[in-house]
Amino acid sequence: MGCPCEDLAGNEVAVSHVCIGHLWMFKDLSGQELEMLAGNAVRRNMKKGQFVFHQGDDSMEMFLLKSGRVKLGKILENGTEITLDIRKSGDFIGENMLAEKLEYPVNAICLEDTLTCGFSKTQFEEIILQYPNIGLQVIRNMSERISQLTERVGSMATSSIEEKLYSALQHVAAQHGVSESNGMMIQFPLTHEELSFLVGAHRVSITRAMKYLKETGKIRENGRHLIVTDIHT
Amino acid sequence: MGCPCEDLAGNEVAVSHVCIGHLWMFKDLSGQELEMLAGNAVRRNMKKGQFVFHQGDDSMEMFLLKSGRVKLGKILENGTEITLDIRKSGDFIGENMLAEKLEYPVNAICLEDTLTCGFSKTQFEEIILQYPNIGLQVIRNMSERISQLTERVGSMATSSIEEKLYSALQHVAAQHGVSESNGMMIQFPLTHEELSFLVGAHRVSITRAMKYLKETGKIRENGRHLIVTDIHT
DNA sequence: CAAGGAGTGTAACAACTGCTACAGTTTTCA
DNA sequence: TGAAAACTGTAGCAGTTGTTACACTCCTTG
Repeated sequence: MGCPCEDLAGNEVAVSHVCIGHLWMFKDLSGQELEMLAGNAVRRNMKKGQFVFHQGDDSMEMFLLKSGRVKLGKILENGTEITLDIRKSGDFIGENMLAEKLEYPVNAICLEDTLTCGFSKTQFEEIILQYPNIGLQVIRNMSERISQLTERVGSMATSSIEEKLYSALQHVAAQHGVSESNGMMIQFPLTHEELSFLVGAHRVSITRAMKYLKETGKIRENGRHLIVTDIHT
Repeated sequence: MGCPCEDLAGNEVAVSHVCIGHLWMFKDLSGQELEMLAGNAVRRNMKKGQFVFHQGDDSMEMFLLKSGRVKLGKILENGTEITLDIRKSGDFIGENMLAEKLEYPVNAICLEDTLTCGFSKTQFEEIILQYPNIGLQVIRNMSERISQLTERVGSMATSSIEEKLYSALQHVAAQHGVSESNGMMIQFPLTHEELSFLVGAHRVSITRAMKYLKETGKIRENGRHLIVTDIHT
């Protein structure tokens, strides 16, 4: 009711409970601006395991995530895979389309059923030229992401695996966690193998590091969920 | 003549040969838009070794570099320092001001005499609201930077120091190099210690890795300058 | 319920990197 | 020019991580 998504999504697509108006990124926009965004989006409903796009595909479209989680991963030259980020509703993916690059530099795979809104480059540029406030929001969002990535590069340069792992967990918890007594809980299970992709270390080394982090009290386990302590975000 | 910088810089500041109209980032802007940018900037002339801002300072201002090179570095919790990026004329620094963050997350130190144009947050936001095309350019620029950082995170996750170093050198060469026979030449000398900050490895390990890269022909030396071969940028 | 698969924990060894020390070279600056 | 400082190259040892192998638990599925 009142949410443009419900009108536009149609019957064939399950209506998400999150609409553009609710996404944090657009919380400062006016009704007119929201309609502009919603009217232009091409909605797609994707199942868990589906690719939003593949590394190397022509980047014709960028996507706003309305619900779900999408993993951005990269296949390196030597064949190993690394997880670069996990994005959630309200985030963009494929934003590199706006630069000169012609190809997506990463894989985007859905970790859950996911609803996306797609924009073409020209569509998006026209929206921004007409509604500069949207551009400003996008700039703020990208600025935030640059800070995070910068932080990540710093953490990757630290020597020990324990610190790298802890930084990565803090990052995930800050983005996807919910407050718990004495820390943030990560809602979805993360296997040691997934973490090894995130940190760029061997699976066994993750097990070692996890043991250390548990012993020193930096993380706790609650059933299958991790709780990261001392989060200041 | 005709360059707004010459009129505006005044006598007390040495006039740069590069003006906003020449910076690649703004090459698509109209004369009116350029004037808007130039008229708002607060110019500063900085000497080699001076800090544009310190890590932890309140971020009140973002800077457009008109000339010179600025190194962005970070002091990590364990006290070690890492070089995150080297930026040149046409790039922004301090752009995290646009997000909610209150402090600069990094140090910015001039590697050469540098001319900066400073903007306050409100100044910049007003410019973008009034001239959406500038916002679009900024988005493209930031998008490019996100791609680079993403690439960098990937390279940091690779196992061997040789690969990390080679990636870092390719990155520097792509940004700051000039075409040479069979590669890109990096114009300024990079000591092994500086490279160790860039890669997050020990100085001696850099020496080892450099020896390997030279032997396998991935880099060459021309006097004090490095030539990185096989650059596709 | 049983069987298979996925995930976790542990150990031993190999490989790599960090660290320290020192010698040789180049650059800087008085 | 000459001395000091900065930089590069090499070596050996210690510590960390990668690698492989295997046992164990937990979950899924027929």
